[in-house]
Amino acid sequence: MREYYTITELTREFDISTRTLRFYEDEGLVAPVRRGRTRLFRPSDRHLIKQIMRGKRLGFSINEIREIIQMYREPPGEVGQLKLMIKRIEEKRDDLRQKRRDLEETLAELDNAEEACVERLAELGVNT
Amino acid sequence: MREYYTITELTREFDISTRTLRFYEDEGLVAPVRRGRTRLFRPSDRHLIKQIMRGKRLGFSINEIREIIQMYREPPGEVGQLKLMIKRIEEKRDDLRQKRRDLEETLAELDNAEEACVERLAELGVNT
DNA sequence: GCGCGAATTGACTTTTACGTAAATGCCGTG
DNA sequence: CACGGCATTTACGTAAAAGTCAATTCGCGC
Repeated sequence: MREYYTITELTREFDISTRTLRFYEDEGLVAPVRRGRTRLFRPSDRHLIKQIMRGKRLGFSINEIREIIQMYREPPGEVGQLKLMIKRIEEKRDDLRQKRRDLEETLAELDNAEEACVERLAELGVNT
Repeated sequence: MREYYTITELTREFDISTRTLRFYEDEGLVAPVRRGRTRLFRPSDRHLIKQIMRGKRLGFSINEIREIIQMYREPPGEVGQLKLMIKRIEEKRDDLRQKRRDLEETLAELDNAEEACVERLAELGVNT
């Protein structure tokens, strides 16, 4: 496990711009350490970026991603906070389960659409 | 099956604004018929709106949704077009499969996070 | 010590997906 | 027929999430 990654290494790995990574830092999603003014990203920062990209692909906003990331952190020490966090986690899970249903339905419709295309090709005498 | 829906009926059903529905019409996603200047939405328009909302929940942009909707339509008559469409459908399906992986991973991480919270509560002597 | 490419910062711009306001049309009701 | 209430059109506004550009400024390689 590498100790540090430079900003450009990560922009290449995740195919995003330096501007984007700095934006995420401004937004408090990552907090790389500094050597002088230069950002040094630790493996934990890299893992956070992975999670951010996943959230983005799932269509979550920066704020939603921030919330999700906070859920991955150490659970709080106070009972009320803990219960609140569990509630939030379950809400987010319901959200994801809805997305999963949407996803399965969309996949099924695409399957139908493709089959219709394949049949149409067969009618036209094209061997798939 | 109702013949027509008014714009406000649909805004209530899908919890969106009239502005949004008009915007979708401008974008060519739906094409309600008119009585005078008033829009009349048919069941097929309503179904389209369902698909649009699904696409939105999955984080697709208007353009992506437009593409997906076109895939649900009658397959084209020309062989080249058909093959192209099949290619597009498979790309979109790969996209959705990536989303599904992202989704499962995120759900798993949320499960972990919740368990950590529950354990923490147990440590604090709270009976869940 | 110096040059130069890589990194940083700040300001401005762009795109997407609508929101909002103003002016006006249409239509059933009393 | 005046009125209330929903619909429409036009036009401008806006928040989120970066992109782009210009002006520095490191820092390492010699």
